[in-house]
Amino acid sequence: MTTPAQGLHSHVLAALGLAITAGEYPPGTVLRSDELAQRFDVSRTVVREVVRVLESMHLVESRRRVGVTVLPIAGWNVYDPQVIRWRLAGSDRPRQLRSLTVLRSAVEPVAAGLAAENATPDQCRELTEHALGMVATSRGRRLEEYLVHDIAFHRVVLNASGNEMFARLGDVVAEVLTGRTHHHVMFEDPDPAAVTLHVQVAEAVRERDAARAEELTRQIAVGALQELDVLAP
Amino acid sequence: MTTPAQGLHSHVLAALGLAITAGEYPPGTVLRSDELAQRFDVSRTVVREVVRVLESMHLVESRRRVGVTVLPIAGWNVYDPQVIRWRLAGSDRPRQLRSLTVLRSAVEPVAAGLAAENATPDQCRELTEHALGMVATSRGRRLEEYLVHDIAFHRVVLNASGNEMFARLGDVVAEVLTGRTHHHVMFEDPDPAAVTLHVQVAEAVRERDAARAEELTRQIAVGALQELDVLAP
DNA sequence: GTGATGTAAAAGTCGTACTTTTAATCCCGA
DNA sequence: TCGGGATTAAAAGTACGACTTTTACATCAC
Repeated sequence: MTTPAQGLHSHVLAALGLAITAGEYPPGTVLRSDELAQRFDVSRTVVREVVRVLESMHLVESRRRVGVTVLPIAGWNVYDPQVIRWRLAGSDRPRQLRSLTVLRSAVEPVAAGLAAENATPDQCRELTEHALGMVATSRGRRLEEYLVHDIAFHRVVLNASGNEMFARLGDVVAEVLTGRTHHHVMFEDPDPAAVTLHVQVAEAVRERDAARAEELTRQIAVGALQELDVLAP
Repeated sequence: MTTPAQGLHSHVLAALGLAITAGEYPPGTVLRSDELAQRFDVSRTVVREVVRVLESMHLVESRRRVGVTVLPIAGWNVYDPQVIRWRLAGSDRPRQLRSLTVLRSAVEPVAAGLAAENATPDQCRELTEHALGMVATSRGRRLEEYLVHDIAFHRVVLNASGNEMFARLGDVVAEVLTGRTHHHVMFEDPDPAAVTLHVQVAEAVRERDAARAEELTRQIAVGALQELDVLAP
């Protein structure tokens, strides 16, 4: 689940990225690169590469004669899967989970509608398979197996939409679903209504009924949001 | 509009990023870092930092004994504003513009609905101001002035939604609107219907009518997509 | 043909020396 | 006392060269 982290670079990047996104260094904090080099026991070269990456995510800004300044959250590249993973691992997981779920509730219904128009027969088949997989694993504390099908289902929908921006949200959805399963922001067994809805979405897509696919997916999203309201503080 | 590009790093990054996103190096192409250093007349240090950033965008992958391999488009961080700008500047602008507009059509209506619930009085005022600004500049080839209000309007809506994921799409929307204006994927004067709709959205938000704000914004989105269908090849 | 072994090519890492920018200080005159 | 221009030094930016590590590929033995 975590990054392979082979190589000094990955290690330092993960450490710093996590620390910053966790709010360990509040915006405005300045870090000096050779101080960082010393702290992580790596050369300045490695630190510089890490800083450059963090800079491209707008987590920090490096200025001469000043140092590496942590930037305000408002500018962060919150769509970067790496950043998402760090934030979900950190302290503000609840907030993060909510805002991502709201994003899902906007995107996925439209994606499902498009999927109904564009899905290949193969994708329809996969969809049905995973929906049935969800049914099969929806009872008896089999959340891990259920999760696999759930993720796959939504990924296929997003891919089948034919829109690359939607398709790229597959990873985000995967992170959200994994996050809420592993942190018990979910009922012990999946909501049966949600399971049924997934099966119906697969049906609607297969029958090329875009409006129905969209509406059903919207209901799934509403349900997910409500579940979050109930279970998240 | 373009990056400040001070420093060797930014220069090389822009050059390479543009070239790759433009498809100048098809996926699978391998580049050697010291070859790049020579080509751009910079040290390997600088090239390495650039490669690390491109790697974090999943545009390339660097492997020992192999080199820097260009990755398939499917994995690119297409939500990175930097990547978006490069792609909009490159050859597949039409495709890019379309997929981003579809994304907008999914997100903005929901954002507008939330804005109606969460907008501060200040944001309501700004919204009205920009809507009126759009009316005032909607006739007589004043597209540049219109564009400023249009961008500001949508940015306020996204910010007022109170969802950080939506808020961060402000830059994306700005790029899309700028792109379509500057590349004539738009009527010579803005569609009067669209202008009216913006005024009505401002109204709906002011009156806390979420459903109406959402529906009106959906109509704006539909209009934008149709305009794209008509004017893009 | 298959599997072990060797080799070299490329990135990864490090240390150091130097350059450039620029925040902060100092100094001087009004 | 205050303001502004010159000075200083701190930090990042850049370059280079040496060394390490991984690993694709070729070679060889069986």
